Amino acid sequence: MNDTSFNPRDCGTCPIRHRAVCSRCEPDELDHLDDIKYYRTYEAGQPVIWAGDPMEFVASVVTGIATLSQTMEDGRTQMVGLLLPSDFIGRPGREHAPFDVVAVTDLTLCCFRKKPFEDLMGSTPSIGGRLLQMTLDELDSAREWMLVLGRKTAREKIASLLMIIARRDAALHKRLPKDGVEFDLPLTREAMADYLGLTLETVSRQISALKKVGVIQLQGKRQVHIPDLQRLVSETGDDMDGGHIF
Amino acid sequence: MNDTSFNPRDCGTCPIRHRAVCSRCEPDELDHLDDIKYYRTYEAGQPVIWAGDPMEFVASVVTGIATLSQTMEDGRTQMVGLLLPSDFIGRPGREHAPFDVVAVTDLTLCCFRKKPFEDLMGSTPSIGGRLLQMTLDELDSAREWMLVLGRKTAREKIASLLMIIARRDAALHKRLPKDGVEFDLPLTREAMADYLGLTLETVSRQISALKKVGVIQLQGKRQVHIPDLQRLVSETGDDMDGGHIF
DNA sequence: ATCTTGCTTTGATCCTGATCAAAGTAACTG
DNA sequence: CAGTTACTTTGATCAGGATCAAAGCAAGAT
Repeated sequence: MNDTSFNPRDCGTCPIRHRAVCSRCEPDELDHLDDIKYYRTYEAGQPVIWAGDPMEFVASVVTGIATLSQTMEDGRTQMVGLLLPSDFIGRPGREHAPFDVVAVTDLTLCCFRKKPFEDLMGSTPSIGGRLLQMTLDELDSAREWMLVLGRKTAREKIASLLMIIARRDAALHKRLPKDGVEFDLPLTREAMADYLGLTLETVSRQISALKKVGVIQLQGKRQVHIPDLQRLVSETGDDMDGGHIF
Repeated sequence: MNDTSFNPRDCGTCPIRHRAVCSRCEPDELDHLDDIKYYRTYEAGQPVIWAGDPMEFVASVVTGIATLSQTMEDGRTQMVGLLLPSDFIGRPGREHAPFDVVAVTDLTLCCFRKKPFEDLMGSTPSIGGRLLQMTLDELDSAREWMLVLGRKTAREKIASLLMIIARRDAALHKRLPKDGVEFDLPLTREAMADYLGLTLETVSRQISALKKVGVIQLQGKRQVHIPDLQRLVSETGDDMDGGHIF
């Protein structure tokens, strides 16, 4: 991962754009907040929290990637969300974590102790408004993913996942995709399978198939190059005229 | 459907528990709101709104059932939500509907014109807070459903859907399930298939199979009787000790 | 009463993706 | 360097659910 180092006084990715919470906005006034705001780091593979555990903080992702997932008793696992920088973790007003959160890469979280954060929400309505908008976005994303899980073929699922990562990666680096996109695949084949409701073997086979027909190119296992985004889009099964591809 | 008639001055199901919005709380003060609050009815099968259409209201379901769904160009359809009485429809701050909304049964909505509703949210923070909690609940439900779509077998999917309907039905009628539950199945086999990411034939076969082993009993096609809820739970694949079954 | 129409059930067959198994690859370790 | 570990690829086979097809059923229309 391209972990650019960060200064805890100015993480720059906090989604709650309010001076009392995001130190980027008013870095000088924040000393008194140190007892409610702090940073945590996790190594790749470490759990952040398990479903059902009491959760005494909310947080936003500063660097790295985490997954949100659910596991059945017999071991079947379904990932229900991918947390990238600027994504928010936590349920104001809820006691327990609803899902497992695991660091996929090295991870830095900007955490807020829950009680003071909720007090702040009470006294600062704009934070709640911002959080509502973010939650509505997440809900739309989750529902879009339901179409992928319920109705798409393995091939279309892989293409859809690659599009999502390519899109978010391009947005993060503010790079417009002209004649090709290149990015680092942050997930193992197994993690992709858990996201897509497939087995890791099927993921591997479909990636090989996409490589064989030239839709994607791989250097090593993880570096992906997409020469022509339209060809990848046409593999997703999505409406090509959708407009909001990038 | 058991449509109990309702009085437009006191719908009793509005999820926004605030006197300025929900006439149940302070019915006498509400005359001035008639220009922002109104009721709409739809017949079974009628569309409420299509994905992408401009949406000039938000609403809550008073009676009946609606579905939220997505369709691909080739006709594959995935239902992404089931809207039952007291559920909320709409995106404050968004211009266009993200998904198709269709009335499954006869439907009554309690609508608020969007602009005035947003103004009211601005001046009344508790509405935003309530909406945030509801949206977080919906997000959790959507994510739980992702496990169903991605990892469960056809049999488990059917059992999971029956459990959801039984649970919501019991909650609505405030009836505790002692030695059995009985309810009306509001969806066609095809609608169930669209919800579960299956074909209607598979839905029919699995329902027949559950009937044959005695987990469910049918009178006609739609009236379902479940003699022993634990047996149905054990078909869902879910953790039996979960505690929050009912 | 007969004919529609819409929904459901059941049967036969096929195919996508799961499962089981083994070999390949790359990064680390001692 | 060989050996270990973690991940990935590829192969062979299987099975769950999709697809194609036809018949059953109930309510309403003529």
